[in-house]
Amino acid sequence: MATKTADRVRPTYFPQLAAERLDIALCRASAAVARAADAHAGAEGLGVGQHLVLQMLDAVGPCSQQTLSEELRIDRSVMVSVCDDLEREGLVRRERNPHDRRSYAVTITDPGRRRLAQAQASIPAFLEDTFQPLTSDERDQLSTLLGKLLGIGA
Amino acid sequence: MATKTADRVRPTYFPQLAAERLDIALCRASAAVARAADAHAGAEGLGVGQHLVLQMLDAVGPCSQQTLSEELRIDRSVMVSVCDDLEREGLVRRERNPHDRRSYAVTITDPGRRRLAQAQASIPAFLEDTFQPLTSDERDQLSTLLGKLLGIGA
DNA sequence: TGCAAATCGTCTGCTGTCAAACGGTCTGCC
DNA sequence: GGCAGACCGTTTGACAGCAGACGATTTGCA
Repeated sequence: MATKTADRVRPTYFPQLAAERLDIALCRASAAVARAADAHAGAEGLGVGQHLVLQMLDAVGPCSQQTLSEELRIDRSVMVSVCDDLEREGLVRRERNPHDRRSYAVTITDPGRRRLAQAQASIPAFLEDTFQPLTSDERDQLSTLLGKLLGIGA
Repeated sequence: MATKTADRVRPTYFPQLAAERLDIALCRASAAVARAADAHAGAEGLGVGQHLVLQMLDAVGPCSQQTLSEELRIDRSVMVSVCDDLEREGLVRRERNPHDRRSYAVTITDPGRRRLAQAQASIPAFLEDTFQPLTSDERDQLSTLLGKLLGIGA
C-alpha cells in the first residue's frame, strides 16, 4: 500500500509558491509541457527541433543554420546535430551558399515535406491534450501574454 | 559594424511560430525567465533551489528531503546537492528523524533565516524587472492560467 | 593588393537535469 | 522473531543546453 504516507496531512505548499513566484510557476509549467512535447515527438519519431526546422524551411524557403537558430531560438551548436539528423534521413539538403561559402543553404526535400505533413497532423491533438485544463479563450489569453513577455508585440 | 546583416529584411518567423505553437512559446518564455532568475540568484549568492528550500522550511517547519522535493518540484537527486550546499554554509541542519531514521528532518537555522530575509528582499524588484512587459493585471491573469495548467485549481 | 576583423558552422568542456540502481531503514505478514 | 517489499537518501551514468575556442571564409579598410 502506498497510502501509508499519502494519508498524512498534505502540506501542499506548492500552490502558495506558484502564486507568489510567477517565475517558478512559469518554469514548472514549461517543464511539464516540454516533457509532454518530448514524449509526443519521440513517439512520432521526429524530435521537436527537427520538426521546427522542417516547418520553418517549408514556410520561408532555404535558410542558413544561423537564421534557423535565431528564429527558432535554438543554439547554433545544437542546430548542428539537428541538421545532421535531418540530413542523414534525407529530409533536408545542406548546400554551400554560392555567394557566401561560409554559410549553408539548408533546403527541405520532398521526403522532408511529406514527413513534415505527417508530423503536423498530430500537433493539434497534442496541443488539445496538453492544454486541456484551459478553455480555448484561456489559451488565446496565454498566447497573448507570452507574446508580450517574449517581446513580440514590441 | 553589426548593421551589415541586421539591415537585411528580417524574416521574423518566430512570432508566427509562437502564435501557432503555444508549447514552444511557453518553453521559450520560460527559458528566458529561468536565465534571468539564475543570473539574479547568482548575483545574490544563493541559488534558486537553495532559496526555495529555505523559504519552504521557514514557512512550514522541518521537512524531509522527500517532502521538499515533491512540493518544490525539484528532483530528489538534485535536492541532495541543494541541501549539501545549504548545510555546508550552515543555513540548514540535517538531523535523522528519530521516528524514521531513513528520512532527515531538514531544519532552517538562524543564519539561514537571516540569509532568507536578505534574499527575499530582492525578489520583488527581480519580478518587477523580469515581467516588466506585463501590467499588474496581466501578471495576475498569467498566474491564474499557469495555476490551472499546473492543476492547482483541481 | 594585403591584412585585420567579423561571420558561419563545428567542436569541446562544463553545468544542470533526469532515470536507474544501490545501501540503510521501516512496515506488513507469517 | 524473520523475511519480503516499500521507502528515503545517495550515487552513477546518460543526455540536453550553453559558453568558448577553432578553422574556413568573407568583408572592410588602408
